[in-house]
Amino acid sequence: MTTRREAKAHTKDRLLDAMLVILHEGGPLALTTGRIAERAGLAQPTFYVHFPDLDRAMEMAADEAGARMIRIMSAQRAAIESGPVPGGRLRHAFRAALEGFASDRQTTELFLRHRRDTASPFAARFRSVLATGRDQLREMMQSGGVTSPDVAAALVLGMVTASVEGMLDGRITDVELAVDRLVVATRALLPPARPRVSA
Amino acid sequence: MTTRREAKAHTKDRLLDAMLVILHEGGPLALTTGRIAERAGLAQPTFYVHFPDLDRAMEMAADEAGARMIRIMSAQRAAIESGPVPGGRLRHAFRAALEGFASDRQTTELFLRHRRDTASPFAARFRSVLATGRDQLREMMQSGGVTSPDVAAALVLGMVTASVEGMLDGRITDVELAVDRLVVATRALLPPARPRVSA
DNA sequence: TGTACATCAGTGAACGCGCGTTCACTGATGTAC
DNA sequence: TGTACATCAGTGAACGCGCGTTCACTGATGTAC
Repeated sequence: MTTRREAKAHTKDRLLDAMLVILHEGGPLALTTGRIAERAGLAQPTFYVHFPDLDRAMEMAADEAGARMIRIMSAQRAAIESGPVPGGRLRHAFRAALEGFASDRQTTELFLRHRRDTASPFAARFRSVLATGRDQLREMMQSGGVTSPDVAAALVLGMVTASVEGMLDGRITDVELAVDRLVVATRALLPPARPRVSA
Repeated sequence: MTTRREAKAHTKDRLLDAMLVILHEGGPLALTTGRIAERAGLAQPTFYVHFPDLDRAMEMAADEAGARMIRIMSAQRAAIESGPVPGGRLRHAFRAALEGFASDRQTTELFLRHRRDTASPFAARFRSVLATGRDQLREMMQSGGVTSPDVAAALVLGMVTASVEGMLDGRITDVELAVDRLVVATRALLPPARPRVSA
């Protein structure tokens, strides 16, 4: 029973959590060691028991946020690739994507807000997550015979992002409707399906 | 010849400009009165000759940035609504939109970066500009007989935004191709065109 | 046009506050025997 | 199991720096006559 080590790790997690909450609630200017420690129920100098300095702590928090985004997107991939596809592959994929992002609103919001930041460790992580997603989408498009996979991937990603923003902001409430429109617009970018001839 | 008054106004403009440049280059944490004044070639206390405090100055800079965005979008509207339409109305509109955003990269980038900020005067302005654009788009869709104008407007806006991001990042270089794909995807969201019967 | 005075954009110096960081200390937890 | 010692997560107090803000001052520009 290494209680002490476990307790320390747990305290560090609380601090990292507090950083993400404060960043979410008050933006980067609100991220001070005092506020972070207070939010975690600790005295301010305790911050330095767990991190060498604020910059390094921000990097670790960014790593955590990036990991959460990757977790969301992995779950989406798993949902997309698993089993049969009621209502069509594309529809299923978009539904999984939207539900995935909606399942962790705080991380998704942080991602949407900071993906284009400059000189923030968060931007770096989010940008790379985004680039990975875009690359995967582009490859799918390319192997599906799309004429201009780069542009098509950008547009589809843009529509998904916009749908998620709409959901978070309460402008889009009917997810099925959004999925439906996503499918319609995306199909238009795909090459015409080969007719299903028998034998 | 009110030289003195003009000179003062010009100095204030230089300070506001410097704020937008620093925000663009270094993010919100880099916005200090010292850096702003230095960038404008002035001593630091001169900042307070032109603004009562930093918060108020940020609001004024946000107003300026918002005004620039509105200028960009007005130019787009003017381009869209003027005269005949070679290659189709929709195509013309998207081309005008992309070229408009590309014409002021700094303001566009600031807009893309800060539109979802919290507790920043910039976010407030950008959000309202964005909402106006979205509303106009939604109304156009609605009067065009689109089934779900809210969702459709969100998706089209998302595609345009993604295209602009792609252009700024150098991932999308062929504007005509992007316009073409935008038209294709958008048409899919519009109701089927009435056939052009003669007489 | 010239002169005496008023205005005011811009400045150097100084102040105080908040924040990051350090340090010596405490008391609870863990370890050796 | 009990005892003596070592470790270490967490803390209060203090320090220094950067930054926002203030103030008295200057010298150039504008104004009245």
